[in-house]
Amino acid sequence: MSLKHLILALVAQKPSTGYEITHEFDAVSSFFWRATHQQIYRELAALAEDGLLRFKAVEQKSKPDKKVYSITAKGRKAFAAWFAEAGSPPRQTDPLMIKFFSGELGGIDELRNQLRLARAAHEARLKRLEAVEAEHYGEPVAEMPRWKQCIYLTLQLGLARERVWLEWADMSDRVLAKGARRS
Amino acid sequence: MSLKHLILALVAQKPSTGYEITHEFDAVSSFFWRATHQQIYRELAALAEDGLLRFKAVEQKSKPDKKVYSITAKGRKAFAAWFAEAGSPPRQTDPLMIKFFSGELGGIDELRNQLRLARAAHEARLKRLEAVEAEHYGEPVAEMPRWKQCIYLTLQLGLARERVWLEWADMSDRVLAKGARRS
DNA sequence: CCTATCTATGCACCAAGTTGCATATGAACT
DNA sequence: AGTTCATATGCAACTTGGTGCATAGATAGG
Repeated sequence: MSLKHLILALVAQKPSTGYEITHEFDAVSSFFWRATHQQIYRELAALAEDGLLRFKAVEQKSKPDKKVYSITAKGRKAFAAWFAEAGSPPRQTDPLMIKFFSGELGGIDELRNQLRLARAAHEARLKRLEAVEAEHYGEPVAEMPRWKQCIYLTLQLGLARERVWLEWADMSDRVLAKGARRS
Repeated sequence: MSLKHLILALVAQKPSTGYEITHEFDAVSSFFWRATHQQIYRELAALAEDGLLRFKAVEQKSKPDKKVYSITAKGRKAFAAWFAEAGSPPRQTDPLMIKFFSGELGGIDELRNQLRLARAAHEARLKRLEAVEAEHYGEPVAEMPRWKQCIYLTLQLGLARERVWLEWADMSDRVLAKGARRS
């Protein structure tokens, strides 16, 4: 289960609160993950219960109290063990593919409409990723520190995926449009 | 929930048993979906309970009895309604990206090892998809019937994704290797 | 006053996915 | 006989993701 390990990694980099992690996810989720605050708090509690994290309660003025989590040695070990495991193939599912699979049943015109809607969403996502790249990754990769290179590479995969999706979408629309003219 | 709709689509194309659907998934999952027989039977029962499918029990000789499901008018309506809905962005998560994100913590050598393992899996998947293409989609797309074009397009996206992933993997390995030589 | 936003945390329930286990018959192989 | 595979169906428990709702204090705006 990978949310657990992403949280361990974040806390290992810097002791953090659930609130901070939630906000980090709002940024990171642009690339490669998504989690709600409910999930994050739930997981933090479980990790602390299992001894992989510990927390210190901190009182604040004019703000609610907060819990700052840090990683334990047991947590570091668990992370390293997971890191060295061979992963299993990620689940890659997209309901739009069901719509394509059942395109004749649902209707080709509606399918093309669905494709247009999805295309707009993917374009918006590509623009967001490009904005992140422009804002944070202006220097040549060879000049980036190691940690930054690694993150940069996750961004590059996100960008490449969006671009290939858009190319595929345009090709699909051409294929479907040709048939439409014929009938 | 999309498994439900994929099942509706399959049953709409041809009345089917849970066993047949499970086997269809084993093939379809190569492209774009995955489901266990437990899920499928669970969903079939729910769809029948809700009146979207009906079934006829059939006795067989030297084989267990089977249930052949077919779609009801209510099921067709539900499918059409879903088909016309704007979908939400698919969840795209890959634990390998967490490993990249936390590459310095986990170790660059191990990260490159993980990349190699993943690369082998993606290459195998690409070969499988290419074999499907060669076996079933030899003719030009313009000559395919409409239903076949739609399925062909799902395959093309699968192929394009795998290819772009492999390009990204090779680029990433080069970036990580350069740093390795430097340190 | 009310509403909205921010900081900060959390309970509860449901949905969807995963895994283990099960029944039963028949055929083929060791 | 036991094992394996195929046909065919299904229960149960747990995990992981999603959604709704909640508490509490402070600040700003209508």
